[in-house]
Amino acid sequence: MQKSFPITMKDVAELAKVSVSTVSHTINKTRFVSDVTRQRVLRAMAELGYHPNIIAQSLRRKRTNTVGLIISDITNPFFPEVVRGVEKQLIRAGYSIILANTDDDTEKERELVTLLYGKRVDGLIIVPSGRENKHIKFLVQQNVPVVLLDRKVEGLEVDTVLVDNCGGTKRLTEYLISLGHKRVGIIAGDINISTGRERLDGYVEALKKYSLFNDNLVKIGDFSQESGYSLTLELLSFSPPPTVILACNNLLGLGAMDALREKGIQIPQE
Amino acid sequence: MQKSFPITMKDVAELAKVSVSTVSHTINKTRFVSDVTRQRVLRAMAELGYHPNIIAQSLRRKRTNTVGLIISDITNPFFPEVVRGVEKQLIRAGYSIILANTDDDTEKERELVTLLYGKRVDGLIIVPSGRENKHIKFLVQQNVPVVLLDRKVEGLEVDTVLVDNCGGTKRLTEYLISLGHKRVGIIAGDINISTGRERLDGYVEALKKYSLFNDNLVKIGDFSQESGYSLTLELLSFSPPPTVILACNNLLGLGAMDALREKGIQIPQE
DNA sequence: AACGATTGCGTAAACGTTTGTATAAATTAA
DNA sequence: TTAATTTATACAAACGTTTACGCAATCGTT
Repeated sequence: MQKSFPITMKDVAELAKVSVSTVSHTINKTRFVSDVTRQRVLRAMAELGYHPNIIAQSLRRKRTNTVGLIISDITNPFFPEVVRGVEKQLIRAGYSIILANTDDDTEKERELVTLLYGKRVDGLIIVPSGRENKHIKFLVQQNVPVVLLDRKVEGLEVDTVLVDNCGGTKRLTEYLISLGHKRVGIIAGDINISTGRERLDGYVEALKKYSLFNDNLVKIGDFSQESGYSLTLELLSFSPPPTVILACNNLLGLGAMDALREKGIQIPQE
Repeated sequence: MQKSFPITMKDVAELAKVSVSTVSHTINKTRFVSDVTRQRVLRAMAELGYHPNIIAQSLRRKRTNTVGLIISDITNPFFPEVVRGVEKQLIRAGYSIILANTDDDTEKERELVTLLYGKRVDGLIIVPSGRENKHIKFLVQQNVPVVLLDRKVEGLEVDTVLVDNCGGTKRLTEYLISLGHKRVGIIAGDINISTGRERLDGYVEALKKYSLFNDNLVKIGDFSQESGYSLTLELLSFSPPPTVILACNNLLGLGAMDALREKGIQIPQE
């Protein structure tokens, strides 16, 4: 017989003729409860259809079992995998995820961070959108565990998970050179973002090493598909055009492919 | 001067020499507060770096400004768009989103639903994973607003947002026939899911209309890429093979493309 | 039979807000 | 001058849990 609206421990306690503390303790196995009362409590819970109010729990326990996941845009094909991976691990550990997108807008990021701090998430995973870090420092100072993903923010002593942008791009570029390419073009992303800077740096380093560096083959934009498209057209209009184009992330890559397809150029370029 | 750990309204009240209720009222503009005290309160808040505890708010206000979004798998290219769209609207309205994936596992879905009910989300958006609906009925009965996405669950009187699976697939199939295709193959998804069923129905309807229906050209699996791959191989091994293959969702389509590429067949098929 | 130890549970205070009720001070009306 | 009204704030209860403390009943010991 479901009572009107959410059933509380009080309701259960009354039906089972025990105190609320006993209900709490039998649920959480946090102190001994005799068999008979435990049965009474369990029966009452079942009968009423009791579901604990996790908000109240969170307030009292001072933990929400929730973490924030702030990315730049779930629509960017790189992120679903990330989100899924994070979710898999966290759900196993009993956490829920509050997901939010910043579109690489630092202001949005700041707002989201304070919102999620207000919601007292137990931790925050962020793909930082810029070099700004006051809001992140604040979190650290409030003892909120923070993990930075994919990009690095300088002057910040927090865990950061990132791919080896610089080394990776450098090795890739050297590989392209070793294939015989003399004119390697690059379409780089936003160089205010560490990922963007480091990848570009890796590229430059490799080319300078073989004295193949050419300013005209470097195009800088942001990490969008449109950017990839237009920068690729620019590169192609240069003469002689590059023999290979390096796209600094997957969206840029897609944009580049659009442009190349339009020009009737075969795709097997990286 | 930041006090030890989270600053509460009490701290602000003490510094401003007013009561907590006054602090609350000045923050929420929920009753008149004289200019001078308001200034005092605001200054105290700023000085202490006060951030409201949204958990406590939620408990008291009985709303969390959070909605649950339960999808089957963010990694399925269909969903990022959906998630983004939902997020955009909801964040504008002041809500956060708790995201969770079910992998189309009804048991996981049930668990997530009760978890999120416990977290007292203000609403739940679900891409239902099966025909099971007891847990969803429960939500409705508890007055939790529920929206079903993309798929329908029978015997349920809740808002459902879905594409016109049946009509759409039927029209598409007719179009293919009009192009001259006589042997139209289909790789369908899980027909326990309304999307899957309805699309298959649309296909069957169209072919029967032109008396082109052929049992051997219908392959049923689930909505995964592997499924698309293997079913396509099966279709191709039939003789004569279909002249066109209809993939019932994007993952199946990708799998099909894998198979076709492997067989050296040109792609422009839908 | 009296006493300490143990067993099983209830009472009440917290967590940080919001909000109904109450109350001083200041103002107006008489 | 006093009563009635308004203005600005404080007090305290509630939201649904968890948990420190305490107390009665039972038990075993002498």
